[in-house]
Amino acid sequence: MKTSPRRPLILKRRRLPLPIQNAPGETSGEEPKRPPAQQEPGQAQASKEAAESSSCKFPAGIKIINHPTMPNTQVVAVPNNANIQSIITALTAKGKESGSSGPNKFILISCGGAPTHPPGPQPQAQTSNDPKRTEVVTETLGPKPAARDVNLPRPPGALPGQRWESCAGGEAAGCTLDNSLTNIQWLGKMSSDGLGSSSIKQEMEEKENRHLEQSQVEEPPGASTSWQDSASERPPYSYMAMIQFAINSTERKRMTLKDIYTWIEDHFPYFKHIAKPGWKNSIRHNLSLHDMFVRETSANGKVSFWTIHPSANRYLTLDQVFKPLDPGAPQSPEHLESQQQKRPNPELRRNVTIKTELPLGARRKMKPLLPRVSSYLVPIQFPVNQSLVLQPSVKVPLPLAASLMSSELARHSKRVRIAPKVLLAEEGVAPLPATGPVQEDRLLLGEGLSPLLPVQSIKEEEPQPGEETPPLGRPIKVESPPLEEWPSPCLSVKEESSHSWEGSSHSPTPRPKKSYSGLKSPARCVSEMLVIKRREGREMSRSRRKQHLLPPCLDEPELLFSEGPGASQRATELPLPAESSEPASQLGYSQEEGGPFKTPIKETLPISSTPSKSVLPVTPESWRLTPPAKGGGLDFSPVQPPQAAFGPLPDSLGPTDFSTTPLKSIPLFDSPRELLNSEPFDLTSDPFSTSSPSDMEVPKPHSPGPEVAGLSANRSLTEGLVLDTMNDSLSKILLDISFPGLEEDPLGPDSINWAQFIPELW
DNA sequence: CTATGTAAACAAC
DNA sequence: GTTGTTTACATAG
Repeated sequence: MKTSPRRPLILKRRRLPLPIQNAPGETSGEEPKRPPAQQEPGQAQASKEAAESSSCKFPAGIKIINHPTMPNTQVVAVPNNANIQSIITALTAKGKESGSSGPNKFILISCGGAPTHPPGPQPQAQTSNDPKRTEVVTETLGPKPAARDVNLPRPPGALPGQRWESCAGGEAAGCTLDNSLTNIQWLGKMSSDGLGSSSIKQEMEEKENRHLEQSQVEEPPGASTSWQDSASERPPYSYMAMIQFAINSTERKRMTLKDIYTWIEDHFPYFKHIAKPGWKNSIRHNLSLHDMFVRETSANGKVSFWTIHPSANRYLTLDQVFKPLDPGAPQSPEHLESQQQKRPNPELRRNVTIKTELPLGARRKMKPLLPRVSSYLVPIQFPVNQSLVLQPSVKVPLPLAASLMSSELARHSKRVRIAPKVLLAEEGVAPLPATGPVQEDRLLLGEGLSPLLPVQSIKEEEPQPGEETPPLGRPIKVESPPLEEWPSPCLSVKEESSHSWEGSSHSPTPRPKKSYSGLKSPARCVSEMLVIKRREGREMSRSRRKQHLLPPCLDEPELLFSEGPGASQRATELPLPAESSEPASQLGYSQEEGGPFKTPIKETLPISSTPSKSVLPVTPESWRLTPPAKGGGLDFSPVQPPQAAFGPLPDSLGPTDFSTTPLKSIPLFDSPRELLNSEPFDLTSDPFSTSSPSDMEVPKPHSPGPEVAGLSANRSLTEGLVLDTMNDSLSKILLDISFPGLEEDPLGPDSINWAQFIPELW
């Protein structure tokens, strides 16, 4: 396939059996393999040692055996009640034992109970079969789509041996694991999203915090360096993403154009040395084009700062997307994602020597942004089992997370649902309630902005803009057209034009801008005013005008989860009125960096010729408007019943969607969680503790009961985790997912009936 | 079609 | 010259 740099490969991680009903056979046939029976352990090629180890048992009742079909992969049967640490310990030991050459991937599967231990209460009866099936999810971050398929099986193209095995080499499937998705952290996030795993989240938070800190510093050491090392290849990030990284690297979350240039040059040598001078033009173009970038002018008007619209800011930082160099180190969660980059210029590349092929290791230090979060979320939907997972409870640690998942999710939604892509249309909602053109916009500017953001602001204290409080304070002018809703609480508007972006009619002429002045509040005072300008009016006629923020949901399906208590977390502070702000809507974006905003609203505009944007009332802010979600979202019933789960989805999504984004369907996280839950986490530092297991389990209120039950039943992990032990850490874990609930194919194409292979285990 | 990237025309400083 | 806006066009998906 093509590698599309842009697309988040990740999504592809695995082919889901689900939606698709593919032939029961295999998904793609990639591997004809699996008739369970057949495969014999023979393959063990990889693991010779493994062989010996093959059935090793570890104290906790953990058994490790060679994967029947996958090289370098061992299957770890974990008793339901196994302690995570013990699992880790065992795996670590194993990994070390084997050495680098040894198996580096493990698939964890839960077993009813280790022999040693009494079988789990719930044998999980999921479907009729074994509960146990596991599948592995592979992810593909890399440039290559590689693993498209799936699971572990080697990438189609790939030779069995190579890529596949070593991470180093392959990114393809397995290796990529290292990268982001596989991390535990990542999982955690996910969980947080829907699931609400607490423990993990916490870690994440911690990390995030780190990031934040670093970011403030400005350069994440690792990141920059690593990147540089890699050479001056063109970064896999879009200008929009880089701008965000730059801006978010500052405490205030604002940066002058020049500083943006500088930051980019400093962090991506490509632009300093190789890129054509036109890149700066592109930066400017992006700043002007995307609504998420808001220009603020200091009171005195002398300095213009570019900021990221709070509701759109996911607080992405470069380090978040970097792959950690050292294994051990925890990586930052990067899940964010979006898309990224694009095509390298052919031309440009010339210089780059490296580019061609570096050892993999060397190369990819930078991770492309992941696909949107939402997509990740999607998977969660699953039915039942998962449901459990869902507890949002957790706090969202990261800003990121927050951002991503966001906000919205957290907010209200209680159930998970995937929203179909919505079109802007919704916006119909009016932008502002107030509408008054005037008021609507009030914002707080400057740092103040952020406050509104539901999630973010809340969560962390950190860097958020809000915090910065300091200077800004006061009056700010903003000119902004479109965004109606900014978060800000109180603002006074100054507007000149008065009408809101929309409203105004926009004269044909140029755009009216509004300026708002916000008072900042409290603290400081007035010192600065900023003016924010936005282009409001313009719509885009044909061309692209500024891209407005879209409602979150739009693109991708999102999940909304129910929140349970968890939700509260963020909420803690904020109850977020759901509606009022409609927070939900806002946050959702996950698109790439910009997530939400990318596209403008073009559509409707009838108009056009001129810039006047406003033509349609609706349009402008689509993003901000809340999405239907709300309403729609509301609709969600709790989680769908397991089986049902998919059912609904499709509708909303439409088959297509699935196809496009494969991942979605996957239920990833459940299992891990469960694993975790089963025992006290060792892992977790305590913080996690917060999330009590209980939370996790607790179904969300809304959710219908059934699911829950189901979940619990399954709890046994049905899922497997794949660990890459290359590092000692568990950093990479993939879950596998089986969907017990699904009737469809009992055994997914991918799925393997472990019992067959490894009878001993069970 | 959309998202991006690039180039360029223009305007305001 | 710098900074911002907008158009236009090209390309990949």
